[in-house]
Amino acid sequence: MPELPEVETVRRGLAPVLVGNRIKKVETRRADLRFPFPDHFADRLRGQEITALERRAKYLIAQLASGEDLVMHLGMTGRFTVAQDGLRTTPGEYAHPAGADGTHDHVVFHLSDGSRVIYNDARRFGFMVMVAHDERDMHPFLRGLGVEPLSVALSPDYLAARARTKKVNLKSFLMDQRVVAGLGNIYVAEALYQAHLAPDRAARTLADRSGKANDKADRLTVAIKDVLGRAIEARGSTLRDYRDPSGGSGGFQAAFRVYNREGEACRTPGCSGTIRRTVSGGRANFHCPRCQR
DNA sequence: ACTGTACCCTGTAGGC
DNA sequence: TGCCTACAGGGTACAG
Repeated sequence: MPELPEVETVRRGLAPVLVGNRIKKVETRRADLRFPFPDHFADRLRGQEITALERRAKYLIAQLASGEDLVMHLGMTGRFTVAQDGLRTTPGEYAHPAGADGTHDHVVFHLSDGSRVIYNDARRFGFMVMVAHDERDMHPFLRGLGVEPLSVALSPDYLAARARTKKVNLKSFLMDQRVVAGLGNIYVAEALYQAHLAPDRAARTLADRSGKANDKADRLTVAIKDVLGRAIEARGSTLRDYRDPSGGSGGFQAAFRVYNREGEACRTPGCSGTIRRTVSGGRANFHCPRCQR
C-alpha cells in the first residue's frame, strides 16, 4: 500500500504524537509480523523517549533516547492509528475499513501522555527491527538503498550512470529500491507517464552512447520529483475510499493519469490514446502506448 | 552479477 | 447466496 508519499504522510501525522513522548509499555499481540519481533522488543522500548521520527525510503525510523533506532516498514497493508480518549484516528488518512474494529492490531504502543499508537497489518508484510543509531546505515535493510528521490542526489546523471549497464526495462529499474528508494507501482507508473516514457523501454536508453544523461533522463528526473511532491501535498493516495472517524483520506488518486485507468482515455492534451494495462514481473503496468515512448 | 519467478498472507471484487 | 479465481500499494529467496 504505502509508497514514499504515504509513508511521509504517516510520518508527519505521527511525529507530533510520538516525538518528545515516552513509551510506557508495548504490547505485541503475536510473535511476528513478516519476521519475528526483535529480541526483548518490549523491554528495549519501555521507558524510552522518542527523540525524532524520520523517513528513509519507505521506512519509518523512530530515534530513541537509548541510542537505538526503531525501524518500521508498513509492507502492503500496514498502518498506524492513534487512539486518544477512545477515538482512533489515522495519521496519513489512507486507512481502509478492514481492521477498523481491531482485527489485525498487532502492536500497541502505550505512551506516557495516555495516548496509544496502534500498528495494524492484515497481510503482515510489514516488519519492525531495532538497530543502534550509529550502525543504522549498515543494517541489511538500509545499507543497499538508493538515493532519496526528492533529494539533489536524484539527478539525470545519477539515473544515466545507474541505468547505463542495465538490461532491465525502465519500470523494473525504477522499482528497484537500490536505485531509487521509495518509488512503488503507482508512482513509477505516474512518473513514466509524465515523462512520456514507455515502461517497457530499456533502462539503458536513459544514457547516450558515451554514458551521459540524455533528454529522457532529464524528463524522468523532473517527473519523479514532481509526482512525489504533488502526492505528498495531497497526503498520498487512498485506493479504497474510506474516511476514518476524524479525518479524510489521501487525495492523490484523483490526480492519477494512468494508474488503475485501463481502457480510459489518455489525458494528455491532443492525445487520442487509451490507457493499457500490461504485466511485467508479476505486477501491473499502466501506460498510454500513444504518448509514452 | 544479473534477471525472472515463486512466495510470503489476508481481504476483496468479480465471474459463474 | 456461495464458491472460485485473480489481484492488491511491499520485499525476499531462490534458480537459471
